[in-house]
Amino acid sequence: MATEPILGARAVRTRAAILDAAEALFAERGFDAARLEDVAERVGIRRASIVYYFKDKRELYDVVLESVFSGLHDRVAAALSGPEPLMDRIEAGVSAWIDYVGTRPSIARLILRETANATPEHRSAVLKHTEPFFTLIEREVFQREDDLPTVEVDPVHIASTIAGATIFFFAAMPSLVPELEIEPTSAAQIETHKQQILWIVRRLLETG
Amino acid sequence: MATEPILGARAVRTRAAILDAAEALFAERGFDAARLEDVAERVGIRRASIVYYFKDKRELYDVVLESVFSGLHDRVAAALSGPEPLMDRIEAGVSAWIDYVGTRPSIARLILRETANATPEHRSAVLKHTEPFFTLIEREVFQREDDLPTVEVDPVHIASTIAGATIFFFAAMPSLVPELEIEPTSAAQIETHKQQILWIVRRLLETG
DNA sequence: GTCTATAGAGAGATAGAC
DNA sequence: GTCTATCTCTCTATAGAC
Repeated sequence: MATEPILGARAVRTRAAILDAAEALFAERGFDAARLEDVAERVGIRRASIVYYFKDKRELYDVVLESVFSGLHDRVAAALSGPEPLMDRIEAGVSAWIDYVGTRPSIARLILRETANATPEHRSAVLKHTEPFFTLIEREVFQREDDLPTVEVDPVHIASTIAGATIFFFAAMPSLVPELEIEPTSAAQIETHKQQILWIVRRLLETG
Repeated sequence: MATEPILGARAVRTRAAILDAAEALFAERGFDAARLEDVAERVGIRRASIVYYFKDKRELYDVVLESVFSGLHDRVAAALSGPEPLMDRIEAGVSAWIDYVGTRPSIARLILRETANATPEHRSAVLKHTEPFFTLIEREVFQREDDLPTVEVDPVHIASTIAGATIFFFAAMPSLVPELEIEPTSAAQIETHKQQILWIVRRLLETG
């Protein structure tokens, strides 16, 4: 941070283009299989030029993750932090989650890959980005006890189910069932998925 | 197949050990990051010896996938094919699915990685293993119309939700929420997950 | 069957010109 | 800022001894 170069208008655009291309390629192929050669090609520059902006491949990847997860966190946080009753805020949070994943196709895959890589040993990489969500939920859901419903089901299980179902639907189903022509970015399909998940959420959190 | 060597008892054991080690390593690190060096080390042989059993890395990987998916398919098929009423068979199928994924930790990760890799272009790798499931469901659920309930929700969505939630719970949650000490192979936790998912399935398929 | 030794390809990192 | 050229490392694949 301290010694980063000040970038001109063109450089800012190049940097953004590199991040876009890298996000797409890391999502499509994973960290190892994605080649900097291909990132450069999509941007229209040479591989060596990437290092002017990012020290190495790993740093590029980390910045991609950073941008993906921070955009997500901000939206979910906004939805959960309002003054509304708990159930409304939860539904808004789930909606925000689904909208975000549905609109930005690479995210689902990146998360899929990141979670597949997470191990008890190298926990740092993913946890850095997922922990803020648990902090957020802890603060906005469990700490604001005033309207907390007495739910019997395990909240972690609920979160896991919602997260898993959404990611899987957008990342895996399109290629797993090509004949259904699932188009993750289609507004109609995002809406359908959202309604189904929200329905499940209501059922799961229903008291009595 | 035609020119495969006849293996002695020791060789059969070595081959099985290679497959086990490879399954674990491919699951933990993915195809590219998993090194044959490490596979060999776990087995207690040298890297070059692996080629006596498997032509190259890719073939080894394919055989691993083969064994993982075929074991799964057989169990789900057995559960779905009985003479019982549809809902019972569906519940049995879901149970079989969860038991299988819960008992064999590498599977969830392998599926996670495979689905992340699936693209409309290179569809072959995964579809080869997932298509039999759709055929199976088509035959055992939709073709046996006699007791088919009039469900309003999209069956693909249901399948996606169940699959995604299960895989995510077993593959991702343990490392994402280490403080919860989720132990995928714990019989009690498998059972808990199963009950939650079955509950969701019943709700989703409830008529009226 | 399993080994040692080596070849060969791929891809990231680095130096320095422009 | 972006390029060309090169270095180096890693890991797979192959050849052939035992």
